Amino acid sequence: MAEEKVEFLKGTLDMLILKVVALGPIHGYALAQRIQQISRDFFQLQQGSLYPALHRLEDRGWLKAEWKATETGREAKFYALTPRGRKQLEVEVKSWEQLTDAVRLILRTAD
Amino acid sequence: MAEEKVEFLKGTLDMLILKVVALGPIHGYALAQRIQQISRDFFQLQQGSLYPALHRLEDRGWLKAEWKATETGREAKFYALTPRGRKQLEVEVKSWEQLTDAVRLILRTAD
DNA sequence: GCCTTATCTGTAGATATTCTAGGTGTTCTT
DNA sequence: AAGAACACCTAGAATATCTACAGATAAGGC
Repeated sequence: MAEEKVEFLKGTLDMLILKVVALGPIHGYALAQRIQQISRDFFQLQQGSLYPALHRLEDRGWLKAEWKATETGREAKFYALTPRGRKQLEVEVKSWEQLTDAVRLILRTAD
Repeated sequence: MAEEKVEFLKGTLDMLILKVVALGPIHGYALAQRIQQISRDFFQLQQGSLYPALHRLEDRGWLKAEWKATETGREAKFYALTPRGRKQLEVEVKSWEQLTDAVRLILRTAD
């Protein structure tokens, strides 16, 4: 009956991925760990959310993928930001800020 | 082809409704206007989002509805917050703050 | 009196995102 | 030899939101 379905991401996933990839090319598995680490364990990204999101962003031309070897010598798919991806990141950050500003206005109404 | 689908609410709608209803019983139509007004026109709540949301919140026992007359003498369905709804509002505000804190951590990473 | 706008409620169907729950294979550690 | 960690993936369900309708009443302009 678990009504306890927590939805963490609230549509922020694309922006978060773009932001972290913007720090430098990274593969999916490491990306998920990085997001978890930076957010102090708040975001625990599921693979069923992660990989479809990466493919989505690639399809839209915001990320570019390339198979390369990791430091430990394994093959992994590294994602890098495209120029369009960088613009998209800006757009998403801006609209996220507008959203949080608007929410703040509502939450702060004393009456 | 319009890729320009804007999704404003990002899962905040329930919280916003609970918050505004907490200011005092209000009917749906006025609620939508109030949210738009307080948010300085950022949120322009569609009826197809509004009414299903109200029914959802009522089903979950967070709102209680009652038909009453408006100031202008028309019948409208006024929603009021239940005690459980008040608790839920607190929960949602808290988790919203956690979310925005976590997002902030990601967005602020210089490297 | 008529017409348009504003008020007030609602539903159906499409779309998009995220989660659960699986699956595959490789390398490292014990 | 076994299990954990690494690294990728998909299918299907659940949920939220939007578009696009539909209907009814009241108010205001002409």
